Amino acid sequence: MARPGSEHPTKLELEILKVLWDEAPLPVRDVRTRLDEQGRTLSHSSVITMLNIMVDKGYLKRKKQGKSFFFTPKVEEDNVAGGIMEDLLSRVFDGSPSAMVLNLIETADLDADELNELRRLINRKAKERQS
Amino acid sequence: MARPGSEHPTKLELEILKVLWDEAPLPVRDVRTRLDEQGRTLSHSSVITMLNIMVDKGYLKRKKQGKSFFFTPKVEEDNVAGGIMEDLLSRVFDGSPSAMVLNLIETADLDADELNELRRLINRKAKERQS
DNA sequence: TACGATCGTCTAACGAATTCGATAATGGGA
DNA sequence: TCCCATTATCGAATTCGTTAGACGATCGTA
Repeated sequence: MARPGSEHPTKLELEILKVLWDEAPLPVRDVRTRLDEQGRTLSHSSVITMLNIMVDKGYLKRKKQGKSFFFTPKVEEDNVAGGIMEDLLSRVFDGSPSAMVLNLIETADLDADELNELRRLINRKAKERQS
Repeated sequence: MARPGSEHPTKLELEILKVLWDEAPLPVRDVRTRLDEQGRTLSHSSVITMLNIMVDKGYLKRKKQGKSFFFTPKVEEDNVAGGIMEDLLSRVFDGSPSAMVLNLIETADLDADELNELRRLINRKAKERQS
């Protein structure tokens, strides 16, 4: 009778994943420092708790290295982002990619350079599809 | 010491908003039926609870009509979707729209038609930008 | 070896999200 | 008018996400 757990990393989990995608393996202390630098100040034990939860969920693996544990991502950035995008695509835009992109274009008010960049991406993909 | 409330509609709230964006105003009973039809079976009181929460949050307004309340969205679909997209853009893709679109293209494995559709959107926007 | 610094486990706590039953109000028909 | 069906209110239960304190283990060093 309650809320089912999210199938994607939560907000905080994602912040931690980003730290570790950028550099891993890292010990708790370093993860904490990174989070702190980007404005996410947590107690040491909070960071450990989160990291252990994330190991349980399969997002990270940890290995004893000397005195302490070092954490490394077990999931890839593109896959995680893709999962979130897929979810949004279906839940918010009823599975219509163009509705999603249109919304992005309007919402983020892309400039000419960014539009060109998008065009390039699409052309590249289109060419790739033919092969 | 707890999780801050989401600034966007939650999963269930979004499902309800979609029902009402499609047709409004609707009484509780009808909202419930719609949800049921799309596989979201809830008790009558659960639906009322959610609707009232959403009124509190400012997502909906309600008006007495005869015997019962009728609910209508107070927020627009594009705005809500845009807010979610903005949030994702910054949190997942570090503010890079092309990274987001690239991920979408790869994840959803768009076909030629869909790619053309995207191209058209982009061209339209590019032209619009010049004026 | 005893102490302090470092690191980890366990557990508690709280708000948010979700779900619904018990209960009350209300309006229409027999 | 009185009862029933419909509707709304209230409060409680449960899980998730997040935060962190108390306490224990460990290791190097004075």
